[in-house]
Amino acid sequence: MGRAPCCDKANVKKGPWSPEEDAKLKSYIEKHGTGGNWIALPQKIGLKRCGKSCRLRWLNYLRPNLRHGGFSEEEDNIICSLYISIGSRWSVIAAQLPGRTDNDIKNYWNTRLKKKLLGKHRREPRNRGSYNSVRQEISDANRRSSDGDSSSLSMVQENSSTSQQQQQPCWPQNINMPVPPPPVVVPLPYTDQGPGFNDQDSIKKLLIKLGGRFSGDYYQPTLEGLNLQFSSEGQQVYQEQVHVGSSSSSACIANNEVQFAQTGQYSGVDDLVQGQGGNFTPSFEEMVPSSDYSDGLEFLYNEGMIHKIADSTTTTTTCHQNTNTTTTNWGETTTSIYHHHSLASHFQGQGVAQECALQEFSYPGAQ
DNA sequence: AACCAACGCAACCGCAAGCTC
DNA sequence: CGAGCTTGCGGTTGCGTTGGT
Repeated sequence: MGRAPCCDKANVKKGPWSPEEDAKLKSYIEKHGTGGNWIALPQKIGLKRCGKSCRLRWLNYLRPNLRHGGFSEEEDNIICSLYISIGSRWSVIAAQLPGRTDNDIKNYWNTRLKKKLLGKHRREPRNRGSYNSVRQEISDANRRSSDGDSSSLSMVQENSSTSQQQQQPCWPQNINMPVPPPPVVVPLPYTDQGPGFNDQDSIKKLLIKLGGRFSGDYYQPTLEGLNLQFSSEGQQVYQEQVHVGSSSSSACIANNEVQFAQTGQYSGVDDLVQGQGGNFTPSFEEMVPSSDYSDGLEFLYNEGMIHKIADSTTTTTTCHQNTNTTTTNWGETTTSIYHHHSLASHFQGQGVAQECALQEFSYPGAQ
């Protein structure tokens, strides 16, 4: 017995939206809101569209204050950093980038950032994209500047002149790795706008949203605690369990009090360690073949950020000041990125072989 | 000029969680 | 408490555009 379809597909138009449809939808929502029911909305307006389609169109295109294209270097960094830490949770990532939609970010990641990471550029960036992006940016920037955001235009100018940077087969340059960082609390970007990590409630909500178990009694997350705080060499170094680049949403952070689980399938550390029977889809290793470490990812490779064992079947992950030093045999080469992270990630299980994909990264301006 | 492959983006699809009755 | 419905999300697809040959 299947589910009832959300709409009568026979009477529903698909494909690109016409300006008239856009106008109808936009004006209705601006006047009346969504009414809390997307399914009923198209009938009210007289649109032959699926409610889901209306919602998507509104969220991804018609919603005010949206920005399209023209991702800045800083945004690149944020996306990459968050992707490393939480995986393909585009909605969460989008929440950190005001004006960006999860779809946009997802597309941007899939079409550009991932390739940037892979160091694979089969073709020069095309003019169309650059032109449109710049044009869009200028348009947006003009709008923003009229709202008093004077930084926007300069950002556009920077972007329009950074097409060469986009050709660089490397991770965004501002992700600075190693070189023992000072114990500095990294300011989160955009924390002054939109949903962010800058308050306890938001953090709690995020943790809960991420599927975690949150024990507010013991864990008092702070901005520094949740996200990026560098630790100096002498400080305790914690771990964050992250499956980098997993499209199966397997990025997880385990903690005594906090567990992030990206999917409901996660039932414990063991599952993670066992990889759900090797159920991990594109591992970081797959995304970044060994030969590519020298192709823009050296910064991950240096300083033990990535341990790559000559024996391709075994990766030894040394955990700083942790009770467990683990040897993990996944049957394939894996990577580990050390993470100096004050979000304590002690693993719950005793003697659990830890799959420590630990990470360390910084945002620009972290100095 | 024609063809083709790559690219980028909008939109669709299916699943899972949350909500309501 | 369970069934049905809605929403939100992530993955995937379709298609127009562009650049290379």
